[in-house]
Amino acid sequence: MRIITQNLSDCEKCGVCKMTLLGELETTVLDKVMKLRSSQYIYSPGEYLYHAGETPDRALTIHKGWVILFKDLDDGSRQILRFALAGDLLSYRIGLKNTLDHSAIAVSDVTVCSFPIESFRQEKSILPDLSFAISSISELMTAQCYATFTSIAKESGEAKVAFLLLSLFLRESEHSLKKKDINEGIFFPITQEDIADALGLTSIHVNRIYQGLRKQGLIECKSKHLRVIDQNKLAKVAHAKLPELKKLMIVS
Amino acid sequence: MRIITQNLSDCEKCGVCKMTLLGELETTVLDKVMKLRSSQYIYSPGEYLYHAGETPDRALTIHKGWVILFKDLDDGSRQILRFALAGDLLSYRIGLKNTLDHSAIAVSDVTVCSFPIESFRQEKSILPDLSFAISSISELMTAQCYATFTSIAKESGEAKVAFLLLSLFLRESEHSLKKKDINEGIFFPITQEDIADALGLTSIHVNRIYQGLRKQGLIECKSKHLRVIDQNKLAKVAHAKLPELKKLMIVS
DNA sequence: CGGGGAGTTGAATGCAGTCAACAAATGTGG
DNA sequence: CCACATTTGTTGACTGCATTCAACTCCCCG
Repeated sequence: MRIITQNLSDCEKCGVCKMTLLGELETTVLDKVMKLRSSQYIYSPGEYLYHAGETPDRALTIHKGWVILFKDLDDGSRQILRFALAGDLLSYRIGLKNTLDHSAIAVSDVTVCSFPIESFRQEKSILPDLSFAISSISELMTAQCYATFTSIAKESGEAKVAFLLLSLFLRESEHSLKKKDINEGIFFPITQEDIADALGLTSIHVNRIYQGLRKQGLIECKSKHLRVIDQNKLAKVAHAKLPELKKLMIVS
Repeated sequence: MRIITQNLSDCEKCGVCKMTLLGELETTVLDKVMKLRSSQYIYSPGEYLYHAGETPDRALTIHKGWVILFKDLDDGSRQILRFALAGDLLSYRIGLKNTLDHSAIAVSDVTVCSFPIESFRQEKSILPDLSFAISSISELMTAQCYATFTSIAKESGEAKVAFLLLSLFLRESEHSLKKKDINEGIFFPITQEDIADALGLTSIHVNRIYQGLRKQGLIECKSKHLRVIDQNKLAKVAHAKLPELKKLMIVS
């Protein structure tokens, strides 16, 4: 892990935050929030951003890369709660229970922006707007969480995998500015075992489902690379409606 | 459905809100919030509190009774997202997407307190505190949601059912003031099919799991009544730790 | 007393897990 | 730059949990 406190990449030009989580803040408020950023951190694959049980004193937004949020279970396995992508907000913990109940690990090279939580509370002028924004982010997280668990509870393995792959594809491709690039596929540093740990399947079964999806001509996947050939067909396999899924997964 | 706008039950004496969701607000703020309550609604079993697609203009807190939040799925079945009990906050929707993505139906006689959302925004003096409180409620909801879907994803049918029954038992028994009453069991207006719809099982299989739990001497259930005979043993079957589960399910 | 929802039982089917072995890809140190 | 170790992906055979379908009972409520 490497910390950068000087020559931070320029918030105005970055646009990652604007495109995603804090997008609904007014520009004036957003500027003030951005000025609260204290530093950036850089992580390599396998490094932890934080561990379960810690008390966070800073909020993190992902500038670049993929992060897995997960819980270790008693039987030695892990449950993946969420794949966090560029723009996502992590470890903010406003409420009572200010110890984290899960851990976060980088699965690619990751850069995050750090904001001291205390500065949020002190900067009174932005507090109402910011807390509203965070409320609505929390709402979106809850809605995504319910959608995920509906898929996990009710669907077949194939539908679950299709749902997750399509969700990740839509979220990641939002950051590819050129539309034609999306047809070439996205950066996808997630193993079949990660997918299994997220959906409660075995990696062996995920593998067989991947093969099925490939044979149907729905996806292509080389190493750390995913291409969705037909979004609509994949949505059908996932028993989801593409427009609704986009609305849920993409903030803009 | 019946609306009451006069002679509302006394907030000061009620304590339901204090025990649960809005408990962390300072007393002065809580008083102001309570004064914003415009009316109470009374529902009978089977009546809808709201339908998916509606745009809510009021937040609801449950004063008494059980409510099921669910989504209708394309295949005609439904996914239950949450069982809402006394003290829970419903349909608040602060953020962008102000149409509701799920429906709510009463499964017992239900009384709810209604707060015009607009009044939350106008009452500037309480706004930051309130939206922070709502954020932390959302955080708790998300944490509960993750715990639920971990159970659904990773556990056997028996563990899932045990986890859900114990969670509901803990939450409901929080409102029974006398401890000895809890040993007699709780009011439990939930059918086996409801449990099945919440966990993604068939009601037939839930029935067989119930029988197993009864034979092990863990639970007793007559009509609309549930008694948990040994919380610790049931927690073990659920692969959960009782203290942690209590922390997650009970705010106080 | 009769109807309908909720709960119960049995038998047959099938999806996903388990175990074991192997192949391919990736990364590391000499 | 090659050799080796480790991780990731792939295949096959067997097992078992949960579903499906159908019939039936019980209980509550009007």
